[in-house]
Amino acid sequence: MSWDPVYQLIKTIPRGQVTTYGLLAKALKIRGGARTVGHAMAATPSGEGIPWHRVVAAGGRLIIREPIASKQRKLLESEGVPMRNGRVEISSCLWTPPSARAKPRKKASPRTRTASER
DNA sequence: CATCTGACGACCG
DNA sequence: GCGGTCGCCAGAT
Repeated sequence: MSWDPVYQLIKTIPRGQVTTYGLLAKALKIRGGARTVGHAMAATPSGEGIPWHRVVAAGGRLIIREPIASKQRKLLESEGVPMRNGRVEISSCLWTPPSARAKPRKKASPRTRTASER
C-alpha cells in the first residue's frame, strides 16, 4: 500500500501548526482511521523532508514512545508550536487539511468481488 | 491461512 | 483532567 497521499498531506502542514492522526485519516478517507495512519508514519522514510513530528495524537498528546517522543517534542518547540507540560496546545495550533484528494475507497463493482477484496 | 501487535480514537470511570 | 478498556485496520510472524 502506498501512503503517498498521507506523506503529501503531511508535507503541506504549515510550520508552527500540527494535526492529528484521526484528522488525516478522515481527510484522506482512510479505512481504519488513526491506526492505519500510524502505520503510514511508521513506514515514513526518515529524513525525506516529511515533518512527521507535526503529527500528534488526538488532544495534542504525544503518545509515541521514546526516544522519538522527546525528539518530536523538541522539534515542535523549534517550530514554534505552543506546548504545555509535554502536551501540545492543539487548540491553538491545530491545522485542518483543506480537503481530501485521494480516495482509497475501492468498493467498485458490486459484482464478483472475488478474492481481490479483503 | 491464523494470530498478535501496533507513531490511535472514542468512551467510561 | 487523567487513566484504563474496547474497537478499528494493516502488516509482520
